[in-house]
Amino acid sequence: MNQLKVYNSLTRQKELFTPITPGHVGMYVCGPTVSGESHLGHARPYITFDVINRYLQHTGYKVRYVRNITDAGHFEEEGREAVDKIASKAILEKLEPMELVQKYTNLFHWAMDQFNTLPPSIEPTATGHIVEQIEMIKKIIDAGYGYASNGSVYFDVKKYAAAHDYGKLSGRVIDELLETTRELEGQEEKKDMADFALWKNAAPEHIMRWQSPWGVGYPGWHIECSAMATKYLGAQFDIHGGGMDLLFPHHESEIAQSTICNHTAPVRYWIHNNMITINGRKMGKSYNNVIKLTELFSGDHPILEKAYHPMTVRFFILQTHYRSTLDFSNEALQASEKGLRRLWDAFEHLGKLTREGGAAAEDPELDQKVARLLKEFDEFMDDDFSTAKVLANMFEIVPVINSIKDKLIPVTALSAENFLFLQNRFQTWLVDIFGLKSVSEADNSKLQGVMQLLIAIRKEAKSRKDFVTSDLIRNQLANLGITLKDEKGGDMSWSVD
RNA sequence: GGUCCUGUGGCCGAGUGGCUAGGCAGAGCUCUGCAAAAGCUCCUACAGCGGUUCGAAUCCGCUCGGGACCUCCA
Repeated sequence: MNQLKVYNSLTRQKELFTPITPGHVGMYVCGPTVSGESHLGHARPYITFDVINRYLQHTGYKVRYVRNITDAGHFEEEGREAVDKIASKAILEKLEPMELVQKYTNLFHWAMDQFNTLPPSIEPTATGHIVEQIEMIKKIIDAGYGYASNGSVYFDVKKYAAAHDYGKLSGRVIDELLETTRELEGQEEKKDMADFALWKNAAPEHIMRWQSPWGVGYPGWHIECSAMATKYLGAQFDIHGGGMDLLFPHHESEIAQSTICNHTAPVRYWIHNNMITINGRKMGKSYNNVIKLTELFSGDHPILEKAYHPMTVRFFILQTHYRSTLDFSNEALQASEKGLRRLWDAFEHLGKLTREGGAAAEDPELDQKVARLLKEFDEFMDDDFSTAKVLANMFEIVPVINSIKDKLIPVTALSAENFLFLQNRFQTWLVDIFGLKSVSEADNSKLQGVMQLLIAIRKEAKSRKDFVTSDLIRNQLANLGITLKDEKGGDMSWSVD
């Protein structure tokens, strides 16, 4: 049946996707750290994997989609001291750590809703799985790959690398890793520079803290994903996703931990999305070039020329392959905005069209072309999720739809079967798979009633060639941000800007 | 410094060795009371230099430019 091929970061090539359990897919995606607001860069993985999730479901898989919330503090170097990201922010904002985490979790969920992403099947939190993480660390110690040191626990990378391929995923060379010199807090506790923390001893002022066999502390930053993925998806599961910047050390470490614990490589297919850049540079806190999602939607940011609708952003992301970098600019976003509008208008017109007459295609050549363009959707998507190519095909069909609408070509140019296929495909792909929705706020029933009334008055005025009145209505509406368009054949359509 | 990725027309971006996506912007025309849409047409690019090949944007090498990771990071 389907021949889905995905690019596997682990093997660096496209592979035929075959799930462990036929008909079912287990997918884990690294979720947000809720110590602050999400920015445009964060939107990419969640939209990318939302479409992957939707497509897998569309092709008949039952998907268990797990996306975590990282709400336990990890390390961040701020100034000289290594401080807990969440704890320090909490002091600044005078909020309880969990209050802060709740606030940003809510904000994240709000943004995901704006983007029309489907919620994951399970959204586990790190703080809710401290016990599982401790158990996993114990297992790693028992297996001889973890050691306690001064209340912290580290993973013995050198020992692991002796018998396993540490660095396979990220292309890292272990010997080079071992000689990396870096002045990081806690480094003297490690046997080796390359070792990473499984558990960290908490200083007295550290607010987020839990009791453990090694003293009071908090989990290291790779263990949560290993623990939660194992718990909800099993020792080995199908897909693990996330940003390319997580390849090393996060995902590499995840593999090491899980492999020791579960005696198997945890993931069959590693899928990584590329970064969103701004002026050619990755958007990230350390580069000081982030545009928060709230700013993006409101336009309230110095480099934004205007506000951008969440659907514009979603469409912008889908117009590029997920493994390519995507450069942000006002020009690019505005191009997407206009493109989406044109595509969506055509889609809405298409939904209102009906086909009568003989079932055969009166323009076989066009009919075949459209059929071909439509059939290619699956082909493109099965080729490592080429959403951009599907959209390109849709745009090739747009003039056909508009021409039918404007009666430049008869609806019977296409066969009855193909016309129905066209309608179904656009609905399924645009709405169900790409998760796009109308950007119009015109779904207020009272407004619709008022508009029907104004349109009736304007039609009447036009029929009397009373252009003063008809122009008045249209111009005043334009001032209010409502565009009224005269369609061919005397009808009028309207949209809210 | 190490590992890896990348360089496409005014801008954004697809591109599996041959048949040269798509969007946005721009130009012209058509439709139209006007406007806006829409339709048609035009603008044919692959950083540079070599090489492989009947044929390269696509493969190889070198040069130059950009980026990611090596540290928290989507």
